[in-house]
Amino acid sequence: MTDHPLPPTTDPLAPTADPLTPTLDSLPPAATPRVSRRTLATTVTERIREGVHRGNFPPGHQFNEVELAAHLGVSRGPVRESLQLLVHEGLLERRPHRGVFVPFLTETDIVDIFYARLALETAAFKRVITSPRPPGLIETLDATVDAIAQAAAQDDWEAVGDLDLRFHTSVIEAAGSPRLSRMYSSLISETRLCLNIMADTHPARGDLLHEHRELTQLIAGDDVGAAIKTLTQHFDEATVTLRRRLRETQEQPPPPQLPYS
Amino acid sequence: MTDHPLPPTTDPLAPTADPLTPTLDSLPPAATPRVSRRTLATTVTERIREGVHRGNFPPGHQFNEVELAAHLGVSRGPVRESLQLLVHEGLLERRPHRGVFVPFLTETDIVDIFYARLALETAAFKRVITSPRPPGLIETLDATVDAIAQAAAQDDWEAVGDLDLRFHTSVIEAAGSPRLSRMYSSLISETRLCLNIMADTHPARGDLLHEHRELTQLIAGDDVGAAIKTLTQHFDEATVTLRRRLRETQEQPPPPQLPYS
DNA sequence: TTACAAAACATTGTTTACAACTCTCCGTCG
DNA sequence: CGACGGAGAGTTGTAAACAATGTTTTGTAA
Repeated sequence: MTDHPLPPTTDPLAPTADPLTPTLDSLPPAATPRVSRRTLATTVTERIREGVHRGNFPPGHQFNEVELAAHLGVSRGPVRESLQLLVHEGLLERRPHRGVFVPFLTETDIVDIFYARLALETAAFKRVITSPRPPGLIETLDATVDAIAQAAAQDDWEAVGDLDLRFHTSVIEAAGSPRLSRMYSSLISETRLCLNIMADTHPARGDLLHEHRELTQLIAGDDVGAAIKTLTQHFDEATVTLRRRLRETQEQPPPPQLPYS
Repeated sequence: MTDHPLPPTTDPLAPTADPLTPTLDSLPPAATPRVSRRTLATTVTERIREGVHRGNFPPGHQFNEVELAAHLGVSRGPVRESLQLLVHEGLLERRPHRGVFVPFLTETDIVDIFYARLALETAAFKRVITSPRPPGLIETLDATVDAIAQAAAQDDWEAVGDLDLRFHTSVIEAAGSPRLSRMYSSLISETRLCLNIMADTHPARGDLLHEHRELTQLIAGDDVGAAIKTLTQHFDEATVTLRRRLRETQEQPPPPQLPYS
């Protein structure tokens, strides 16, 4: 089933070098006695989600439960829970009695994802602009835009993508609605999936920087209509770009499947 | 733990009298060989969700996994999966290593639920009005409003509530966005929870009927601004009513816990 | 009587084993 | 040669046992 067409380079499920999140590899000894509010399934979920976000698993890839469990050093129970969560989140796709797969995103999906994001962000924009803004929001957005400029100057398009998503997430969070945030995080997850489907290098649009600066100014202002109009255009252009990117990508054969460790 | 202050009246997890959904009670024999795309967890999820929607479990109620499993005639596996799904859906609340509970909804929650619903419906209204409407939409909405009138005339407020939710769900579906629909269904779930928290009888607002007629006409028209304005007022009034209702309800002692079968 | 502590209990989290389903491969029949 | 059918392997779905955590109770001492 899983032949190894590529030399095993890196572990697609390797956690980020974040000392705060205990690695699963160091689990067999009681490595997580700290605030045991963390459950195995939680950690596994983050590992898998991270891996998918990084694009380590191509569209159509099937997650084998026993394989995953063995690789992560846990049993199938937590793995199943994690997969179910990610499915419900929309990041993965389940076919009953068949398995869990990385979905093939279509142009329709891309349009829908950005349509749904626009729906939520429009509401957030409206509330953030008309209500007293949470302190520090504008500064946070400005800082993010600066970071985008810096990353773009270094041709680090992966960072640009992350910062782009962070910008929009900040606005959503500023709306102060737990449910809006919850729903948006799912959409962000799917957006990352979108970005990964594209070519390995994502030469982002050049005007992306300018657009975010403009959005920040509009959020700092009080013209809701103008802000939403610009936001809509911003999403329209992103959608167009992604659709073209997807079409270009699909014209080339899909990359071979990445094996575990 | 679970004493029985009330005589066991009806099974809080009893399925609706729908012959299409096979009951779990008839499971031990192979009662579901039909299109086995249904998994046990799916059925269990629907059963529990139905029970919570009907208000069979008071706020704060803890779902005991073994008890549930025994009552439904399945093992803890599917039950755990179901509970996790409902938690992720927002209908239930999980406290790690403690259990899954029916949440206590606060005024803040009510406001947030309707804020999020408004966000999604605003987008749906915009699209439905400005794009070619799916055929039969207006007729469906009209029929639903008629049904509301009929149910209200019979003082069947539970039906009124259901039809109200169906009306709004129809509009969302008409937008044709899988993700909008997915997110909205969670919010509808939580809205039902809201309604159940209220007194047993829900004497709905009298102008609810008129408002839905007006909304239908606006959807049939082409004035997006007017439609959204009316929609916003509709939600504002619903929120105010529910908040008052909640406050009234909380002034009285909560009803005793309902036992199983 | 009250406050603290330890042990017993109850419940969830995890692992392991078993059953059912789906897909693939191969043989046979038309 | 192609199509149908069945056996086999592999995977997911389910069940039951084990471990760990949280809660309650009970006893003791201040």
